[in-house]
Amino acid sequence: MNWLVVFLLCRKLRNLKGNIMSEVRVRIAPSPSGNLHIGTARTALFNYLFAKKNNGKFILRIEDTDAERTSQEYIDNIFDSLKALGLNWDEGPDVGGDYGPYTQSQRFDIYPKYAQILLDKGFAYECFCTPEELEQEKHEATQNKKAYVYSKKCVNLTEDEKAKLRAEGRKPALRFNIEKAQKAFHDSSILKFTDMVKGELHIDTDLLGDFVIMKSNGTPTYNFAVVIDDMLMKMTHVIRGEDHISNTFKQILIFEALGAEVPQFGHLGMILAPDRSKLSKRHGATAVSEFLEKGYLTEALVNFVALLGWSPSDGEELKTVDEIAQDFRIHELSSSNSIFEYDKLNWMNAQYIKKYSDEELGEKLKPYLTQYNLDELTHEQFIRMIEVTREPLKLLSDITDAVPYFFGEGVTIDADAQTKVLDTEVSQDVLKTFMEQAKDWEWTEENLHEKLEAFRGFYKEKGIKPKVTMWAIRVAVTGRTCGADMTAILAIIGKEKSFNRIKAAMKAKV
RNA sequence: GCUCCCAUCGUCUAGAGGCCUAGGACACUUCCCUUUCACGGAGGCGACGGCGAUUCGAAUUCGCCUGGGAGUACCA
Repeated sequence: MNWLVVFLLCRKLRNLKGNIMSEVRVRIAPSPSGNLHIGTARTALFNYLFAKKNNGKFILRIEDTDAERTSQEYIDNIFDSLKALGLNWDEGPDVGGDYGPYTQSQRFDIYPKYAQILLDKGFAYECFCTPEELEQEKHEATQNKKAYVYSKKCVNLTEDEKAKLRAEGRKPALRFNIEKAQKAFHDSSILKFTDMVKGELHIDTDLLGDFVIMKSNGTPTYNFAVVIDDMLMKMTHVIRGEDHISNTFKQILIFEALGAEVPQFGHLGMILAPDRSKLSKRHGATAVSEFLEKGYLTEALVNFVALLGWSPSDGEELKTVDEIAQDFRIHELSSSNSIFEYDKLNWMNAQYIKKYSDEELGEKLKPYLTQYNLDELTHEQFIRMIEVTREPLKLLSDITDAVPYFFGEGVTIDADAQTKVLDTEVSQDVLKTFMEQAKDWEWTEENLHEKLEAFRGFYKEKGIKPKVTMWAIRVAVTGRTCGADMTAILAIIGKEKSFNRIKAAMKAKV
């Protein structure tokens, strides 16, 4: 019976080890050279969903290697946007973690050590070429209509030659020896890997060209820093945009040269503008923070962006992040690009707006009402105003234009409404009659509702459509032909203000 | 130029050889509801880029073409 115990123990141990080994770790690694882009947000979301679904960790790493383009403002924007979207990270610059620091510029002392390892193993070599020499090579390549690949002229420099170049004051960059690495780990020059969303991808590494891993100023290039960080941070899966596919081949070779475990890759299609070009400022908002300012709800933004590539198995598209995570399978993501169209986002935003109570929505709407003196209304009136104006809102900011007539004394009459409605005899008659009858009305919404119904009935008998009757009052009081429920408007702004506006509308014509 | 990726309604997508006279959502549109605008409800319009091949049978497999996207830096 002993063997059975041993067997079970072994199996348990193996499973345990398997679980530890396979703890999913994914990351989003934005470069703070701009505000958090909506495309980056989607990549972050898919990473987050993948981590959630697999009980893994979601890590934030700031790739600020390029000091020129980095700014604290952008870093803050990235943090805030990610947090706003609810994509909270388990490890990152602010929360720390076991594999920090999580800001690349604070890791500069790490990279040379690994560069040295590659140098020692012969997978990297010093390159003393000047920018001018390199430019010349490229120029010749284009002249001869050939694809540019670095000439490798520094690959076999002797120690003497290097010493001489150094004496000239030249500082070498470090290049990765593609051919050497490829030959060491693969049968042919073809490098393959299985992408989680696109399937098998391959390239002929002879076409790649030895790329720089350490710049002559001692800082790492992107492709090198990413590999070192992903390796040291124990990333198991790398989910990113397909614009990184060509980098992936280079990175795989570095992982292999370092003897590190190569993570699984998954490349997402890009988000394109309606004209099928890259989504940029000229197409409108690109940063998450801009969308938020415009009045998009984070729930809608996240939900919408998830639908660019992912689709729900039950057909229900309105879903929370948690619900999406449950239903998320990376292998089922669409591998093609998708176009960012506002129509559906707007519709979705409206759907999420509807989910809020009047009180909650009122709070969210206040930032868009700063131009009005909210003190003119009691809290009850304010809430009632929200209640009767919220229906057509697609963006939170739509509220701004929906409520001007609730504030101030007078009202600007829309030119079209003036000629089409107020200038007609019927309308003037309606207003006159209204003033006569309404002066004795008790000014509560309930009573107004009844009275107005009767009022409409009175005119309907004379062959005037209810629509026409109400339009006269509406235009006089609000200045427009459309808007919230008329009864509510009258009740909220009060008898005096209503009468003043109607009188003004009458005087203007009669 | 070279390399790679992608290809179903206008848009996001379902579809992994017969269930597809291709389903859903947004948009558009018709009608209904209605004090306006809207919301909501019931309909409608609308796609497998092209050509070959495999097969009894292809949106689904393969090849070519076309179209779109990306990469091609001592940027990230």
